[in-house]
Amino acid sequence: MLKVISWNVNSVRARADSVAHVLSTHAPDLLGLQETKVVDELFPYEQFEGYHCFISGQPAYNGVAWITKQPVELVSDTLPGFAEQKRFIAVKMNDWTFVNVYVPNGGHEVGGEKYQYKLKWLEQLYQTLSKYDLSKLLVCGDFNIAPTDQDVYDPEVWQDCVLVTEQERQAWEKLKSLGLSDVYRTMHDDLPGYTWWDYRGFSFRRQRGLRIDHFLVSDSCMKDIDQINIDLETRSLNRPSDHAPVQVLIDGF
Amino acid sequence: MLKVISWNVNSVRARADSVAHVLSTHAPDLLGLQETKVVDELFPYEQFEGYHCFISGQPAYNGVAWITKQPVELVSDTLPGFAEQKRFIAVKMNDWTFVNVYVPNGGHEVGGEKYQYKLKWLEQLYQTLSKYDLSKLLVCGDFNIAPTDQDVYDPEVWQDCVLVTEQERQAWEKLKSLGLSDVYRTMHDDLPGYTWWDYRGFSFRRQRGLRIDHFLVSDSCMKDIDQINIDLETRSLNRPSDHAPVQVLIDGF
DNA sequence: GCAGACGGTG
DNA sequence: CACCGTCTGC
Repeated sequence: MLKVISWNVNSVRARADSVAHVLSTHAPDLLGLQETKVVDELFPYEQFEGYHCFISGQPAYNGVAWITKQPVELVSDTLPGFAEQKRFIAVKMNDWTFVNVYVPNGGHEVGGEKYQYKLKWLEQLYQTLSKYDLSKLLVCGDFNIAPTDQDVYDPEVWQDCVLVTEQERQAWEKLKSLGLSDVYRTMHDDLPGYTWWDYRGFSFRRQRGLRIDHFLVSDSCMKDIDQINIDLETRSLNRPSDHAPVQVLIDGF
Repeated sequence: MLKVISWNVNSVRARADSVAHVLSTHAPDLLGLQETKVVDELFPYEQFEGYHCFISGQPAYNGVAWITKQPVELVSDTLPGFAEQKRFIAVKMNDWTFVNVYVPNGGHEVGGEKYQYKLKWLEQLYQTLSKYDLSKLLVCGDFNIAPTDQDVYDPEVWQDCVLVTEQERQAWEKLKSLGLSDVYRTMHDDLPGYTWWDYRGFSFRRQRGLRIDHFLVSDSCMKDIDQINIDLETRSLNRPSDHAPVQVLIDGF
């Protein structure tokens, strides 16, 4: 049994208590972090004693990391052609490839510069993943895409906004067309599964969220997924990240 | 028995945990705060439930407050002629006047503009106190003056620096000449009694401090002072103020 | 609403 | 070293 967690931590340094809580309550085999918001020289290794840290950081923004119980092999710490923003890290373990992504948010205006960057980034992600061994692949992270209106607390409010547009959803579907399954939606066709709640306006308390943090796994491996859980407790702690950790349990490791 | 604490809190909002610790361990009758660093509209009253708050704040810098168990009468929330910087608040209770001051730091250059402002401010403090009932007067706060070399961890390093110059020490002596006693030095002629340690260079751990936070009381009331303590524990907490609280116990209230 | 960066103060 | 306000990003 393998336990993998994906979590947009929104600053790994500002989240020391939450990190300790996640490690002590879940003790994951792999922990994929997004938005670490720290340069590599200042990465807080002391928060991850007993774990191996594979990091890809930059000043102030973005930054991803794989925290692992076992040593793993680093495959790549950047997305080819997009090295200036640290949003991608891939490692290998037991013939599996574990990819952790922080997809660009896309800015505010649909069609704007940041929106275009996001779409190009997703296209490059598709190209890059297509060259991996697609039979034993796990891709997790903050995709900044709510795949359908079921993943949005109020689709009318979000109509035509970045995170839910048709072009972003098509990019998501294109990733799945590589032979990857949306783990949460495959296992729960009846639940919203929100993973992110805006800090403003008591969004968490009111459960006004979006499902934008995802696990994709090779279609043929879906049968090995034991469960997927959204850790609402960590989102409810003091000074939380705006995202909840998402956890999958995989049989046969 | 009356318990009075004086504490340069170095931002009352950033010190919520320390404030809670001080209130729960000491439960003072009066708590004089300096460097609250908050405008009155944003004062965190919720940190002082069950207490009365008399505040005199401004944006970003300075700011003083009296936190009291019993309701008291506000005498003045500014030093006459120096209202632009909130460094003075005086209240009355049972015929006693309780004055809480945050004396200007004085800048870096002896003789500079900020140094002159400090000396003028101290002269105005002398004039103002001289009009109060000097027979039942307590003045506490951050005076930013180390009265003698006994109050300095390394007098040679501090030679001719702001906080220890002859002019500042004369201003201190002039205040005492109103008929006020330096409570700590009167009760402890054998201890340094440091109350402030620079954040830099592990000054607290190495006990490289200065005694600049003081209690002055009417000479005739010194006999009623039961004890004076410097709360080193609060200075040793996480994310502390650079000053320790100083506490006096007064008989006969 | 909460992050980090920056420039100013002590 | 650790506050503040201001700015920017999500």
